[in-house]
Amino acid sequence: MAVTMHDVAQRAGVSIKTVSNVVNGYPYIRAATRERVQAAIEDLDYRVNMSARNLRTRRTGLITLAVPELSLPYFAELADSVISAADDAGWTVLIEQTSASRERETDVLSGRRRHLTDGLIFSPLALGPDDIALFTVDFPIVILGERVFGAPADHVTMNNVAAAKAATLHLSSLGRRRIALIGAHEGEQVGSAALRTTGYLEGLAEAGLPHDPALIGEAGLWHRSTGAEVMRRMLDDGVEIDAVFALNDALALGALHALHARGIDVPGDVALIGFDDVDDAKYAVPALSSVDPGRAQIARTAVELLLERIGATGDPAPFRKVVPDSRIVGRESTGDVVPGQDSRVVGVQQGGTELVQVVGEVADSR
Amino acid sequence: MAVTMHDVAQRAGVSIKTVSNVVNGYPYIRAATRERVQAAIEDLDYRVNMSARNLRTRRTGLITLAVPELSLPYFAELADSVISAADDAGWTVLIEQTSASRERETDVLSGRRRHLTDGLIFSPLALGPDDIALFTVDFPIVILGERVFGAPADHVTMNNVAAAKAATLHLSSLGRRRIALIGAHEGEQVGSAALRTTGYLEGLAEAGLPHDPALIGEAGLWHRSTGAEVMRRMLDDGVEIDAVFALNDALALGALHALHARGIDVPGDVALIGFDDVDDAKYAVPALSSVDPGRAQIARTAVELLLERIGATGDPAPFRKVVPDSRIVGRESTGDVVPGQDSRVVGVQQGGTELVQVVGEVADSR
DNA sequence: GGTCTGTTCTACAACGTTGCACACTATCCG
DNA sequence: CGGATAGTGTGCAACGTTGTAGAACAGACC
Repeated sequence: MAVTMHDVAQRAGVSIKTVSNVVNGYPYIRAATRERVQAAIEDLDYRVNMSARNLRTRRTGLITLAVPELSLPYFAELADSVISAADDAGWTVLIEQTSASRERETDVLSGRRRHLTDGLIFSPLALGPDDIALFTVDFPIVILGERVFGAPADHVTMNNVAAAKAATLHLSSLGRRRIALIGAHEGEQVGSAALRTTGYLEGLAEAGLPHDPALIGEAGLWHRSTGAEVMRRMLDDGVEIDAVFALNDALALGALHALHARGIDVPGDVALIGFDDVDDAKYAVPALSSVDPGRAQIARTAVELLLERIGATGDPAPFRKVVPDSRIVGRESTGDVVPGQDSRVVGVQQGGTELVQVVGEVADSR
Repeated sequence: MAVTMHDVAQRAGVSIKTVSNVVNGYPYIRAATRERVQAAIEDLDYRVNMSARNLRTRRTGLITLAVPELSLPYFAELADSVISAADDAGWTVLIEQTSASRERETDVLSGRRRHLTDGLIFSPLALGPDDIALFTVDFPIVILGERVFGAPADHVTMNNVAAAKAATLHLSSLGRRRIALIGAHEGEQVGSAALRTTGYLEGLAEAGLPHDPALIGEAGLWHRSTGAEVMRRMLDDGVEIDAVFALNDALALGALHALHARGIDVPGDVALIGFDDVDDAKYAVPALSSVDPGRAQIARTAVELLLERIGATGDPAPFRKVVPDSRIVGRESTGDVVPGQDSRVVGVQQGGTELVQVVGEVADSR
């Protein structure tokens, strides 16, 4: 039914292998032959059968991106960047949504579907440091986020502590003394929440502000709805605040909504800053200040590291941990911009690359 | 290197074909045999080689979703829904971003990558009615949106005219007389912009309001930035308005931003309604009224139609055009909710299914 | 007893491609 | 002039799976 190399070969009067060589850019082919083959391909509208090629080469040209949910703007924008970066390199991305469920995250590492792709960019939200054994698999992984450290994989993460500290110090530099935090995960030792909370506490300490537990708002899920809810509860409880540091932009936008509903002026009464610098932040009313963790760079680096490892032969290179530069982006919600101005970078935290010693046995990646 | 069916067969003491039969749920296998095979699979941690299966069965279990950009919330939420619906049916989705470029959209239909997937859900933004010939391909397609009608493919679309008319009438029912429109595409005969503009004009007519060209704001790209820009320009030009109908939520949120910047109260001075009902709308300040075109149903239906056609054998069924019900969701920006209330449905437009006669030659889908 | 039906399992031959090895010619070098 | 080298093309045998056909056996039916 479909046109195969065999048909092309016949029409061009060459062997099937020569067609293969033309298609794959093998250099030792006479120009005349190449043209004849290419003409036959055109004429017959031939396309390579990817399944056959994949079987033969043991490569699919696909990578998996596993994220909790695409409807969360941060992950949608991340996916956009990852797909674009992969596309530039001629690769295709297959997206898996885990809903932050432990079972689905485990499936991503061991499930049947993984066999269709050559590598995985994985942003876990349910798995934690006790699960690093699961990451010992026979295909390359790049881990995103801050839940799993020390796994046998490359890792692209963020300058969480430093950036959160800088954000907190920035609020204090604006004269705010009662800085609330929204999005804490009590008792957790790992993850973005723990790290950013650490940065917040370090910021308070450096600013000479007391640590008041009433200012810390728990929020398991970092959605807009929970941000609004936590903010409302804090206001209902009569907690006195003049600034809010939300651990992501969704929480911040939810909190903004709740503050507005109570008639509290931002930034007049309460200054507000988020984290992630999603596109929404720019167009909130008032425009939301945020921490830009270097998302574009994260996506690009993750794809680069993964493809590098997929293409690697021989002895495995040491695993790397890469941290992009992050920036504090001041907008209206912290009163950092004058009318008409879009945004102002009020701080930069330097990133870097680090080689990681992985403990225990490590699977070679091929 | 990797474990194959051959290894499993050897260990279980059966033929390789029996292993295949077990894996594929073939019923005529003795329980004892099945268990022996399953044990061997467990022991060896065997996974089916998808590439080989794909080659043999001429199916990949993959479908492509082609959208302009994932960073646009509407498409991110659509992708989320499509991936979930496909996942429920055991299928995997591969996302292609076209950036609304003609070249990339053409590639989606004819390019090399399509050969890896069994079908396509395609939301074109650059291709138009003159391009329906391109849709004659040898794999099933479900078209989304309103740019391409009459192509040989199933189509899931929206109740654009009726919903836009209802939104306009709703604004007029609130006593607004100077209703601006943001997002028009002058001169275009097809596409969401044209249809929604038609609905707007019908709404004005039915409400007995005059059609003032000054109230129509052009906006090629439906991004927040353009929404803000168009709104600013209209205000700068001194156009008198008391309501805005933005052709999507991104434009509406941009416009909201611009209105706020000028100190114009929403909904006090200007009532505002968008289109798409993305998650952001709910958490805008003030919460944005919008038209819910039935996105979840669109995604589910698209996947259903596509899988149905992929699985179809024999004579091709007629193509269908499906329109989900749409709803006008009133929130703060039109003053439709009382404080504390989330949203209120102020109108419903009935959808339906229609069989389509395709003109010209039609490729059979296998 | 012969035939038929149902159950359980297997052998063989693809699916369409590419890695490997090699054949053949022309050119170059000493 | 012999032998190495570069350039150009081909044949064969996989890659790991499943569709097709059929073997072997048991029980049911006439």
